[in-house]
Amino acid sequence: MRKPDLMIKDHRVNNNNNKSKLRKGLWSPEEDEKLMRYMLTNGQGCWSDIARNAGLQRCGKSCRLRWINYLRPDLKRGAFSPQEEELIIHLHSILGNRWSQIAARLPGRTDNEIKNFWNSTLKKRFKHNNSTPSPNDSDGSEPRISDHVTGGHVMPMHELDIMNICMETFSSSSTSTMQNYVTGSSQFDPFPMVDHNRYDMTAGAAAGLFNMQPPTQVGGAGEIGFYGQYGILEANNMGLERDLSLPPLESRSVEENNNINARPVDVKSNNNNHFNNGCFNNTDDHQSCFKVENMFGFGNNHAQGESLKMGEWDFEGLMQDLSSFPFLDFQVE
DNA sequence: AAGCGTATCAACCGCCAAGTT
DNA sequence: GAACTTGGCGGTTGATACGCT
Repeated sequence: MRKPDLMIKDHRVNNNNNKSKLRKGLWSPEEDEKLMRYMLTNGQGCWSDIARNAGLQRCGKSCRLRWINYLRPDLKRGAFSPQEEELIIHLHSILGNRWSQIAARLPGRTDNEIKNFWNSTLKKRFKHNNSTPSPNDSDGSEPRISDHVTGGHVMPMHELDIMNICMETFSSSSTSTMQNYVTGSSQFDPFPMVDHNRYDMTAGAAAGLFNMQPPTQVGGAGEIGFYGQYGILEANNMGLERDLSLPPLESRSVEENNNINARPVDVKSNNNNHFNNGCFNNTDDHQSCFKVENMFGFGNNHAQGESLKMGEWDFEGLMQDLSSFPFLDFQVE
């Protein structure tokens, strides 16, 4: 991993009076603690303020990244389940390298995590194996022996410390304060992405926030919410309920896709062109996206090789397609 | 045990869009 | 409307763990 380092070159910071050196590289447990404490006490706000007020010599961006990818309490850790794998493959066939959109549909997973998983594991698997990879295939995503393992839940080295901070913070407040945190009835909600109905108001809730016990994934009596950074898609025990704050899956225009091979890659404006920016990096690979799709038998209703017109995808069909994943506890009407 | 190659993943970089001054 | 700030995203890097010889 990267060594902790000092940086001076953040021009934005250098423009103002704050010329203190900013740290770079790996986060130390102490820094994690500071950020975690600050976030738990003050909630999310302007990231550069957070960095400053939390006493961190980091840029706001770095704090944001650390929080989102590592410290956020609703993160699920450990290997991707076969169901998650399937969903990633499926969503990638639809969305391309729009990792944040894919992550928004995978509870507790970050875009970075999914991106890494795709680039390291799935992409390689497709490359070297033309057959359908079995969901049960064991690969490098298995937890490392050196990781802390708590009841089957893999915890990185100082996640336990972070959890202690959370517990400590909550226990230093009154129970009702904690209840306010968890229910979101206080002035701020430090965990806007957390399904507050999912955790009880005991000290165990903090453990729950850290996923000490992985949430039931399949057929969990509607226990698990389906949430992402854009919102919560929640199915509660009483019935299905959809929060439409989750962004719709985007499709591309016919023109956009038809022109993929015809125009030079514009590095600066290719964000909407996932076939250029990395599904695989050439036109053959562009097709292989669909081959993968076909290989898995997903989306046969829309991915028919070259005859596909992506702009014609209808959202309902797409959602029906997604709802074929049994572990997603929402249904499309 | 040592050396080497590969896999993993945290974190950085650069770009962009939206908001603010 | 230009300049600046901030947040967000995808691509990439590089340190470390791991596995094989």
